[in-house]
Amino acid sequence: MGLATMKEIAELAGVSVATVSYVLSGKKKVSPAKRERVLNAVELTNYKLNTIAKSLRTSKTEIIGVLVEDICGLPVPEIVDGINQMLSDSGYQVLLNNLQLLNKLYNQYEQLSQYISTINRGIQLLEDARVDGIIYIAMHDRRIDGIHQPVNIPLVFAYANSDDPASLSVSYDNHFSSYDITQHLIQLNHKRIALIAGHTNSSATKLRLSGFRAAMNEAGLHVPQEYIRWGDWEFHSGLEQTNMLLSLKIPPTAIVAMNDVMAAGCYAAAYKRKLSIPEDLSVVGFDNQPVASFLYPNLTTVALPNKKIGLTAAKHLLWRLEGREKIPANTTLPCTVIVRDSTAPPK
Amino acid sequence: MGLATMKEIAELAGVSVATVSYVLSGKKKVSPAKRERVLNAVELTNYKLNTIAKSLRTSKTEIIGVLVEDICGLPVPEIVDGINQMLSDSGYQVLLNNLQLLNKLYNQYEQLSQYISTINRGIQLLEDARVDGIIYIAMHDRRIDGIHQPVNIPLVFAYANSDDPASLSVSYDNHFSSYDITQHLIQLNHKRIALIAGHTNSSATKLRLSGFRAAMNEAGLHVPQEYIRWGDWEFHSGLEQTNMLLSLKIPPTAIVAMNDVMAAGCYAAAYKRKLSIPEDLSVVGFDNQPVASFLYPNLTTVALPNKKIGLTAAKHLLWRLEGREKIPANTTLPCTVIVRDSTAPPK
DNA sequence: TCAATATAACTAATCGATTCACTATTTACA
DNA sequence: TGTAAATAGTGAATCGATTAGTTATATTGA
Repeated sequence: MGLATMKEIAELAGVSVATVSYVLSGKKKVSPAKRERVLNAVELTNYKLNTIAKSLRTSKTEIIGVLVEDICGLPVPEIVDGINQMLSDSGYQVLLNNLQLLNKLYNQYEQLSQYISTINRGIQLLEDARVDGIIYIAMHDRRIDGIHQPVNIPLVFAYANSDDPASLSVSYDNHFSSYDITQHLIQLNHKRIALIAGHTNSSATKLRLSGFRAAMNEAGLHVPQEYIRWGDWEFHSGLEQTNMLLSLKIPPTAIVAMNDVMAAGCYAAAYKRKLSIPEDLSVVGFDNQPVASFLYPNLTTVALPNKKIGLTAAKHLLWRLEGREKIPANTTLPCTVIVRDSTAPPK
Repeated sequence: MGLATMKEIAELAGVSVATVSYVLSGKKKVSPAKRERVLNAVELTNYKLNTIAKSLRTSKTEIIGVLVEDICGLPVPEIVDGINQMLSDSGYQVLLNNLQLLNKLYNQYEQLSQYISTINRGIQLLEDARVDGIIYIAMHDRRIDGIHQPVNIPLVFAYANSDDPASLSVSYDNHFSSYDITQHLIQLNHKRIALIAGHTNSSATKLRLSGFRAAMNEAGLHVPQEYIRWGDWEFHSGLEQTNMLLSLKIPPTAIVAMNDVMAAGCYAAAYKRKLSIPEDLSVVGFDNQPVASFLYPNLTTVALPNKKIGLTAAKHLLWRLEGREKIPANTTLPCTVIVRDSTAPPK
């Protein structure tokens, strides 16, 4: 024996099902007397609206599908948090689909077609569940061409780059955050600033590189070719490339690492050579991962607006569902430089 | 104009809706001829079963609600990952509800009733969505008495302690993992081993303390009272308590920190005093957070079976849904000691 | 060959809401 | 006071599947 139904409430209150529905939805005026009786019956039986039946009738589920490349990717939980907050405030729920791509297709651009079809399968699954809208969270800002646009279900991309003006995407500003943190070092009077980059073909790498170059150019500072080192986002590349830099005839006085993990590698290299941070070497990172505040001295870095990306993506999706016309197609949110203890003027 | 319906497929294939349903579900035998015609029609119209209508009829949604205290809590994404993997393999989807408790009720045991009612609201929301089952993920192993058991919807607890034999819970073994990592130090021939504990009233703290004591007792090693330091799980308490320990007349040669973050604090304190890890001081942590492999030298720690907790919780829930009788009520999974470079024999 | 049985397919009730079209009642106004 | 307009309430169709109960057809064995 299941829960009470609207029919039972109607009988108990001595009204029609229609009236019960109108009381509960508030879509039509009902006299105070009958309204009272209905609400009493609801109270008495602990009645709960059957959302499934409602969905069937209205063909709206009030559920948003969230497709993530990997829930264990670092920025992802915060983005999901933002999405969840915005949506639940509007009465929507989140159906989560995790593709678990972290150890599978990570950075394997050659397997692009396999990657795209995995995503499309995920979208299909959410479509089958009849979600009202979909948010797709990429871990890195990738191209998303070739992704199947579901019919009648709006799709918003978080953390992905799309050139398609018809689709909505929300990301953050790689170029200017890199510009800003480089500026921070320049203002401290550093002249010899080196860079440890991420994967060559990542678009984050390209934009962070251009931001770095822009700041250096603007300050009239030369960047010797050997000051640009190529890493792979991982700890060991940070360590190795810092070793290279510190072995140069004229070593840099500051290093910009393109993420906090490689910056942790810088710390290890400096520690081995008995160099003090920031006295002998200033180091900055990117991403403001937890590790940044557990390194000693605490790492100066760039905080990404992850939660805000989630909030914004959800907001734009809700706007689209409401049929709003003017929605910015490609939103780029600013980042914040977090100054901690790993930077100081050069000796 | 929406998607095709079963009725349309039936007309197109020249059969009844019932036959279409039987072909698609495979619940009754259908002659090859008609089956073929149905499948062709499905192909042609790109028909997709309406799961909402199915749910209304069968009163099963094939959706599991996952209620999390905070998706941004460190072990949470991995647990969700495990749950999602197990469930999607069985054709279930995950409806996520994030309570965002991280900065609200964290460790405020005095606000217990508020905490419980927040959880109950979350459970209510999932009930309203007509989920087939619920998994509740606590961030720390808390008591869960007073949580509303939904009628007819099985509920499994991940990472929580329940004495109620009727409810299922899946957690990990705090006592023995602490015992094991203490043993690791003992085997390296350490005699003077100190402990930096977490919050006094946390049950994780109590169990990890008892495991530590058990190992020390068994080895006949005395633990002076000043070797047991009380922290609060955060970086600074690790730093401060290590300072206390290293200022003692007879300082320890090894420190067990009850989490990796406090262990990072130990590193900072050692670094300040120009002590080398592991030559001058061995340090171990708990939880195997990412920071453990970014500290230099890499931290020896205890890896929690987070993903497995998720997999197991989901498996037990599925068993319950299948009506299986024998399901272990309180499962405690073992942890693994990860030996890295922060431990060595004392000088 | 014919009744008995097995198989294939169909008809229609059902799940629990929403909402259009309609009736009954009240209110407004000339 | 009488008619038009506004308001409150109801009946019943509908959303798109599942499945019990029934009928039509094919198969079997005596």
